[in-house]
Amino acid sequence: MSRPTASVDTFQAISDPTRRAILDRLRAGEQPVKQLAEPFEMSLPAISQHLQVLYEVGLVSQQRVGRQRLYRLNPEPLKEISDWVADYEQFWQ
Amino acid sequence: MSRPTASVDTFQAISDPTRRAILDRLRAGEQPVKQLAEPFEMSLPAISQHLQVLYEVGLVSQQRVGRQRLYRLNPEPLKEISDWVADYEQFWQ
DNA sequence: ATATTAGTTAAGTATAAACTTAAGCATTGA
DNA sequence: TCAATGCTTAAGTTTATACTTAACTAATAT
Repeated sequence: MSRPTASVDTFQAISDPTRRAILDRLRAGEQPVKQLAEPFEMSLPAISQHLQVLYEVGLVSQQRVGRQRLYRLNPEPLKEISDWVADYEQFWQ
Repeated sequence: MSRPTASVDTFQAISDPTRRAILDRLRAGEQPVKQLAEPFEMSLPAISQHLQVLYEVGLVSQQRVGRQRLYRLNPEPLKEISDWVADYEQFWQ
């Protein structure tokens, strides 16, 4: 028996609290990495890697502006989460 | 810098596709482990461990009936997911 | 009593995830 | 042109996760 090959999906992407916090911050509008990273007590590469994960599932897009890289929220993939959880809402109502 | 101590949360619990599938199955009503495990190509202990994770975050409850253990869906913790994702819905509308 | 069934617990393993520091690459500014 | 800034990429480490098989516990059936 083999485990499925690891590839990022949306559920996994949002399972990390730092990544959720990044998404939350991006709701204020697109921002460069340094600014996004500001409240987190971890290195910039760590944030960069989290952004990479979010990018891979399509939750963020980026745009180079000078030496900055502006990241922008791309919420569409969250529809999958929303749809999934919606099927359970009847159960707590 | 230290990482937060690992403790299961709802986002993490639903990040695993097998656990989501278990929850989906439980929507049909409470079921014993063997029956729940039936469609999955993995050992019973593996399923048992997934159920343990779901139990720890409160997504399932269990009841002994004879030598069976009936697991039941407990969807309330999914409210956290629903609430979180709801904050993003404005962005795709 | 003993065997069977239903499930958990224990112990071990492989892979993945989340970090770190160091090095590299553009872009801007002096 | 050289230094600084903004960020990524590379490489390595630690911890967590998802499994496995083997052993155990409890309840039922023979």
